[in-house]
Amino acid sequence: MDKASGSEQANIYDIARMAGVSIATVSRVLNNSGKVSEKTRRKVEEIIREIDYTPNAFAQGLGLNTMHTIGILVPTIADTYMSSAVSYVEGFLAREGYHCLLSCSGFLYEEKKLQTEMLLSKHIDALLLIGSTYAGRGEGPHETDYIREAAQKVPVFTINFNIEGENIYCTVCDDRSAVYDMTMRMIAAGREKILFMTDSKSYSATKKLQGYLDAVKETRLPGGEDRIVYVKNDIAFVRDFLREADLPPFDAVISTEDGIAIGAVKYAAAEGLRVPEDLFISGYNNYPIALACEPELTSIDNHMDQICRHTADRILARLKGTDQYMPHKVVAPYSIIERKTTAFR
Amino acid sequence: MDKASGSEQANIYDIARMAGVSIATVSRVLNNSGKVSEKTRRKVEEIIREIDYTPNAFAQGLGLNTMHTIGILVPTIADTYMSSAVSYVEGFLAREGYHCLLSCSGFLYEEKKLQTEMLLSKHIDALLLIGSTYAGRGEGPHETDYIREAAQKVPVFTINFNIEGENIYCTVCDDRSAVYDMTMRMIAAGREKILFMTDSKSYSATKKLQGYLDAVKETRLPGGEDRIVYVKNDIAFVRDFLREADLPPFDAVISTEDGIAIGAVKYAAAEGLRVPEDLFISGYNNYPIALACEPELTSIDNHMDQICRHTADRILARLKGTDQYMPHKVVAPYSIIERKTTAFR
DNA sequence: ATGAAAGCGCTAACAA
DNA sequence: TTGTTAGCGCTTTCAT
Repeated sequence: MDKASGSEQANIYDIARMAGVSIATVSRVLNNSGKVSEKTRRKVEEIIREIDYTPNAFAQGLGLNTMHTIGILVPTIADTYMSSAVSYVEGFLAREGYHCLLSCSGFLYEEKKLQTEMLLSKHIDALLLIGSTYAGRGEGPHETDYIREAAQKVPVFTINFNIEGENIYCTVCDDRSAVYDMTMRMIAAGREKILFMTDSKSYSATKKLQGYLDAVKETRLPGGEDRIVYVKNDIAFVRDFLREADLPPFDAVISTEDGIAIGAVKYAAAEGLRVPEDLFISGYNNYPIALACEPELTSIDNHMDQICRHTADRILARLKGTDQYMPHKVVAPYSIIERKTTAFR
Repeated sequence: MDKASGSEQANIYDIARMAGVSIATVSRVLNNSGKVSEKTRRKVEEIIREIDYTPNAFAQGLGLNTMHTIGILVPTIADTYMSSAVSYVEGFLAREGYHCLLSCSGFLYEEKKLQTEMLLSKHIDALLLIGSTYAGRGEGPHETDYIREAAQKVPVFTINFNIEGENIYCTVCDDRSAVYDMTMRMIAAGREKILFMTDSKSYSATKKLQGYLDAVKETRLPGGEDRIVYVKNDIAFVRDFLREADLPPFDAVISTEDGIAIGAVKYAAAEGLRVPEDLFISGYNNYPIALACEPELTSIDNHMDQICRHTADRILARLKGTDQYMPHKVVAPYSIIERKTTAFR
């Protein structure tokens, strides 16, 4: 029985033998490299098709020193933000022949570091980190040293946070300005007691808080410690929290997550408050749940498609060496999507 | 300058030389295989740590014929169902040292087939297909032949659909029974004019429809053609559709997606109908939006965690050869989660 | 245009 | 316990 039709996967030697040429020639037609006569090429291609030959990816990888894979690390993919980002990036990269090795690290330092190393050990061409959790807690550079170490082996790209380092390229959102704008619009619409709700002290959440603080300070409105509240990003939790917690009076809620904002909407419904008449509410990220909410939720859209298209372009440019100068950090635009939970002027 | 500290990645020969042993010994301590004296092992491990050596994954793959990667194909990861499934599966597999190569195919036949082949060409250890879109449209086996072909190279696993074939292992949900039960509960609660809404004719949607049909037929209730409606899975679309379409009167809506159900909730709000008094509504999948909805949505939960845990176990058993007998098809349990959009007895 | 042969970095069978 | 060596399947340089 011919090897080609046996259970073993055929290799380049089989093809060469069957076509009556050398493996070098087969390799040439496989990769469209070097000169091959039309006749020989056809002959080889026919055999390849006939026995449905596929080159061994590992051997190819060994020889070329790449398997055209990008490692993507997210805290969890079961989150609209991450899954939407991965969806876009994967699409753009696949189009150019790059595949994605996906890993979920959770939010713990040890695991983030470990998964980064696991990804690296698979000999990826580049590493993409999505989510500001990877920026650490602001306790110092040691928190992110493992990322800089990774950058010594492959180019590292980030979405939604910035970290300094050679061979690291970041795309961040202007979270501060987004929340600043949102706060200012609420103030312009007459709100004076604005609550800021968040579930995190991440790089991103910190910038959002800053936007809020800048706005209230600038307008000399109350917005101190007691109007900044930390909660779980859970609708029912937030609803109950707002009913039970001992908070100063408020006529607006700005939150760093749509889920938190919806909790506020539920709270309003439970308390018989009218939205937006009695209470303005805004979310962040403009997830599908913003539309499921009743009334529909005002939110901030970070244009994930653009961020990802841009990040993918940078990855590809870097890998193909077509990049001239690549800025370390790029800031993406945002939009405030006003719906029914606010009434701006 | 020593190669180990140069820019080139060190290899096993460098380690061997520096430790004064042979590459075989280094390989042994790397893989914990064969006998190595404690002293030698320590020496080698020290060098490895010192120069931060990582074995070349491609070479390792070539030798072992595996890189411990599982290919996962989904129509899109920007969908709660898929991202939640991938999240669970990835977690279970990573724990056992397997990584995930993720690909998004969309819903078109050509692309599904192409992406399957791309994944295969990366020499994955197993292929996992998630989503009943891969079951085809029931137009014949040719629609899924590419899956059976894939199964000739690697074991294929599926979630949420069944297809016959050697080396294919499926985990399906009992969608028919779930919808049958839901329908029966509505009927038991006095509803007699039930609308069935779906956005698909997939394997899964077809089974759901069957559950509805079985229930209305059994109870001799109206449930013919004119009460089966196809819509887009889009909240606003469904809301408007229900307001404008020429439908027979209905006092309940059963839908195959939470998004559709929420559209019905929005419709009720727009028409001034009380839910559940005037209209029962049920969704499917129990996504987070079911809780964002007002009133909170009754839905069917397919226990994705269990499905994925089980699928991951089967994949691992198959790859490690620890499987005795592996059933081709397994049916997963479901639960009806009653919330505020229905009032069962 | 084609072929011979030397890697790529690792595993594992076989010797010692 | 350790070392030698032959693959694994491909790419690519250098002859021809």
